[in-house]
Amino acid sequence: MAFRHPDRDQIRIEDVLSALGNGVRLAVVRVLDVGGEHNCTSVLNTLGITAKSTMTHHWRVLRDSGVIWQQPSGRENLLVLRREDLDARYPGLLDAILSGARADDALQRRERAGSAA
Amino acid sequence: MAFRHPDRDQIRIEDVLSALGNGVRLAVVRVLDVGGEHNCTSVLNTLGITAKSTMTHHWRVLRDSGVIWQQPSGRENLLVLRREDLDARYPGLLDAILSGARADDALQRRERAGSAA
DNA sequence: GCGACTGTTCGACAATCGCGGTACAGTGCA
DNA sequence: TGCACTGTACCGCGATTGTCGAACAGTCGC
Repeated sequence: MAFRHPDRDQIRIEDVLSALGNGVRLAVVRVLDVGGEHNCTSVLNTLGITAKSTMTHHWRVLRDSGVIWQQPSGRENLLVLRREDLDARYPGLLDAILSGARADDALQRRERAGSAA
Repeated sequence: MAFRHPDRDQIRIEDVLSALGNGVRLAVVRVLDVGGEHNCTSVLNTLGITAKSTMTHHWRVLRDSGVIWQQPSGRENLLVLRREDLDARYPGLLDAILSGARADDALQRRERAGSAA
């Protein structure tokens, strides 16, 4: 299919932030960050939910904002985090976001455990 | 008036990112980051545009997401960036975003200068 | 108290978002 | 060649967003 991706220089932090300011898409990036090969359904299954057409929408947002590469390969679409480009344009941003997301998770788990006790 | 602000522990990175994933609000944060006292109209004037009611909406988003404090003082509303809280919860995030925004600006200026030449 | 000033609230509006269903297109395999 | 599989395209839906104008509320200074 060959998708249009923004060049590294065309990435705008505003777009990156609004792309990642969504739980589903942030979760996608966290999945992609751990590495390994991912196609759309594998991520979809990892996240547990959502229809294919919904994810197609999220892929587009992540792609257009320059957060991921989406490369057709056979009948699949390989998904890759554009870490190099993002790190080059915004040093430390991705790491801060990802570890922030992990911190939120940990805090929320502690809260749930606390309120359950 | 006394606004409801989230505690430091109630801040969610998802909310912060979507709050900052908007040009106007990102610009507000950049203005607040340089320091000094700011009330609503001073920021409004610095940004040049937009109606008061529009900004009231943006204040709410920034406030609810935990990015700014908004404290009534006399007939004004003092606006302060919650840098300490954000740095504590998400080390490096704010700096990465702010320098990223500056980098975008610089790059865009270079592009405009290049296309004009 | 009156007027100027600051900022909120409310209502409206178009645009976009997030989500899903259905249909379709491309690929691989038997 | 036919079928299973992967993912997109298109359409529709309700909810949210960004914007604004008008009206209101609190505060300061005269």
